[in-house]
Amino acid sequence: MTRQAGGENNAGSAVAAAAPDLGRTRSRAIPEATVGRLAVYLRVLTDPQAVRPALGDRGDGVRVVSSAELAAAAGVNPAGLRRDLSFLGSHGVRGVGYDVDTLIEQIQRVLGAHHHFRVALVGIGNLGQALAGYAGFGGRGFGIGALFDVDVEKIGRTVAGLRIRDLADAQEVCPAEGITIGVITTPEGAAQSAADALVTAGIFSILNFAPGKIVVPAGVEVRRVDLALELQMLAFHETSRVDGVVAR
Amino acid sequence: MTRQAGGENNAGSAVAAAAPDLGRTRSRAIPEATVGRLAVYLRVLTDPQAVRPALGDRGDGVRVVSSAELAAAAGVNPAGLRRDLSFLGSHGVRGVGYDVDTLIEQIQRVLGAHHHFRVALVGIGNLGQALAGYAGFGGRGFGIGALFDVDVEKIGRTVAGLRIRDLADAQEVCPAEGITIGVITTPEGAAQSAADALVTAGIFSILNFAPGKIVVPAGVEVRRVDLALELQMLAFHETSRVDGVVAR
DNA sequence: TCATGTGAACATGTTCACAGCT
DNA sequence: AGCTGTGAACATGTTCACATGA
Repeated sequence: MTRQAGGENNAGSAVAAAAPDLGRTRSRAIPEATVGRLAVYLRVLTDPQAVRPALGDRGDGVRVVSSAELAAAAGVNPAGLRRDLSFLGSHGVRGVGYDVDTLIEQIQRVLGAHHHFRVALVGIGNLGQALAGYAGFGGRGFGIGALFDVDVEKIGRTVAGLRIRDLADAQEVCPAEGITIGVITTPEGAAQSAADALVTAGIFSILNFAPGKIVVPAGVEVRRVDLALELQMLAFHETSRVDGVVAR
Repeated sequence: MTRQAGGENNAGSAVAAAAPDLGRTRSRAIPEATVGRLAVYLRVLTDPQAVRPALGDRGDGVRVVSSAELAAAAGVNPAGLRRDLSFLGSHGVRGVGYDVDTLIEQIQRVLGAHHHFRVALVGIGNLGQALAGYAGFGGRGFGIGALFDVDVEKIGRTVAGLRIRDLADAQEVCPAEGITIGVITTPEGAAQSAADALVTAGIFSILNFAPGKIVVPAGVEVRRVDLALELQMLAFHETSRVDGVVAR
């Protein structure tokens, strides 16, 4: 985990694949690890300056990429990449590779990346403000739909063009604004009540930056990003490295 | 599965380019997943208001905790917790549980949490500034030792009490300040050169917030936190949820 | 009695190697 | 010839169940 993934953080089971319309799609469940990598492939494929000679561009209009090329660009093993793509029902062409545009289309379909998702930020401190202004969010199909806090000092102020609203109003604001994803950037002690408010507002997908665990009903997906934990894993690496390299 | 109580992170999860573990510690090599959870246990054990009646506190001065209690507080499986602790060479007492203070001491030892680590931030934009002021960093044995950027507009300005310095000076600044961990919060395009500068400055542990992969020499550990990727995995969840529950 | 520590079953994820298709 | 798709081996991680020992 990434494992990122700490204390059971972001490890998980396969999830039912979106089962779209067109004839040939067998809806196997897509493993979580594969979903994460599909997002990476999509970024590489759609990045204009992805790889030196615009990825897989041949002279004619058709862009084709081999698993070896794309794997190198994404930093993964080619066989694993082919396995990942096989979950798309994708048809690469043997001896040739994958049609880039088709690939983009198919990955976008299963990831829901042709939708636009609106996100609510709860807890507008340092981190919340940074995320509100973070280009990486708006840039890839996600937009900030609302900012919430419980601090009366903050409510009403404007950050990144949005007025901070009372978390107590989430239940009205989120449905009205079409918000489906919540991001918690509160201090640790406020995270659970933030989650409760989001769940009450009909949110089923939460990204939690607060340390500690939050409890949510079944069916609500929580992904955790624990910055202190990432540092601690690096500290472990430093400790091992020094202990191992220097005298023992 | 509901992450968090159920976590890719980052790990899980994500596609971090890291050198294979050259198992280093005196006893057994500690699995990465276990390291992440040990950090979580440590947080729970040292949190003053961790669990209802201060964790495992009996009337006398000795605090004892069972795997079941601690596992519940940390949101993990008790058997897995016991296996994790077995890597410490820890000796719980059968029929009783674990001595809390001993446990804290042992986890701190393997994580290097009794050291203080100094961190350099590279790329002082929105996110970098937020992290510079983030309490969660200084709070757990990590301190910001330097801020770097390449933008002459930013160099010399002060953020969170530290003057932003030229990344070109990293090679002198990092050793002088005792910095051993680097955090990259640059835009995507600048991440590789940021990593190069850190490596040249003698840094072996890097936390990378920029999307895309960075290439580092063997022996340098890179952990990646990809915010857009986390959102995309939630978007996949939303897509599956909606497609699965609503009419098809 | 009761909770630890761990063998063994299970689940997930990664990589190899090659058959099979274009 | 060359690259995909996938069975099978391998690696890692999780959970069960119970023998063991305080």
